[in-house]
Amino acid sequence: MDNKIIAVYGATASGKSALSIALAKKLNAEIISVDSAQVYRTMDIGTAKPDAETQAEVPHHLIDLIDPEQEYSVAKFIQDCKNSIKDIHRKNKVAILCGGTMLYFNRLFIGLSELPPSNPEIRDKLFQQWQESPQKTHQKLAEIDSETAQRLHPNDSQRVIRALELGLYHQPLSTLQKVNASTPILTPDLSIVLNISEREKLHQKIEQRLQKMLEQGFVDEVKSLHSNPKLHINLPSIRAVGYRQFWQYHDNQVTYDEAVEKTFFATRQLAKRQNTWIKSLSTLPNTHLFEHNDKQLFQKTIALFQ
RNA sequence: GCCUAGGUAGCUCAGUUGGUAGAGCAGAGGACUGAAAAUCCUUGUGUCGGUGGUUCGAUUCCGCCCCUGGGCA
Repeated sequence: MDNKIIAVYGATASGKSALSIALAKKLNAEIISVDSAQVYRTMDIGTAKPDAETQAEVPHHLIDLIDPEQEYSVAKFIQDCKNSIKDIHRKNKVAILCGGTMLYFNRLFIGLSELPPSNPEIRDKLFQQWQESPQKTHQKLAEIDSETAQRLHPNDSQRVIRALELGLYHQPLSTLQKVNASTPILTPDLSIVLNISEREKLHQKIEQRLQKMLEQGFVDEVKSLHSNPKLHINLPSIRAVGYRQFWQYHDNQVTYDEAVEKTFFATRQLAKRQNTWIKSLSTLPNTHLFEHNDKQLFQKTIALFQ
């Protein structure tokens, strides 16, 4: 039973956590959260973090790593994830990767080129330039890295800026990617993909989930973040689904009803983007796609694993 | 009952000095290498409330009717 890895992923509200916890109990496993928002302390309700009781029953990794004013990245995730897996395997336990941040899964399965980290100051400076003229900024990138410029749209601020940062201060992204070709970080023994193929059902589940978060006091959770002077709307943490919309509510920019509606929209759009990833990821080996409401999901998963 | 403002895409609205219409949002599809719950790309035919009239031609002008705000009685 040593050195085994199971991955469980799917769109938001598809029931990945429930399955993972059941599996962990059965297999004496520990869970690694593959989630870019659960890394933030004090952001509990809106990120659907497992509660204390659940965490006491099944150990969870990569939750509550940093404060909301700090920043995280795929590269940090890959490093943290490798450490957690080592840690779990040292205990002779199974590692279950569970979450909805598909870029993290993607880079775990496909690999991440060795690249210089991003510098926030440079990023801010380049962002200002981009705001003045996206076209000019993109043109500048084309001069030093035409290959990357070609595949990036001038409006895609984040990618244009990152590529420009690498091109200006290191080497062109396209060259770096060739020199440091990415190789898979890990290959799970089993990957379970949870799907809600009926769109209406997905939207219904998302609405129920949002309703539950509101009942649990999500608005107050955001309120207390809002009162923290270190935090602002441009931070990755505060831009997360729900937090951004209710931050605007506490700024009196939108009404409560508008915030609820916008959060609902944003969650649906997130699920749609996750589904786009899932389509390509689920072609990988040892990967099995299931409907979220498959009655024998648990038994089937156990059977596949053994 | 009278006055008044409206009834145009799923929603909020713009517009056509008469030649059958377009934005934002939503929806759908896609991209994705240190911000990813992020960032970005593609995608808009709808009895222009109904009905008669004027006109070569009406969603646009005129009459009547229906519906929804607001005001006066």
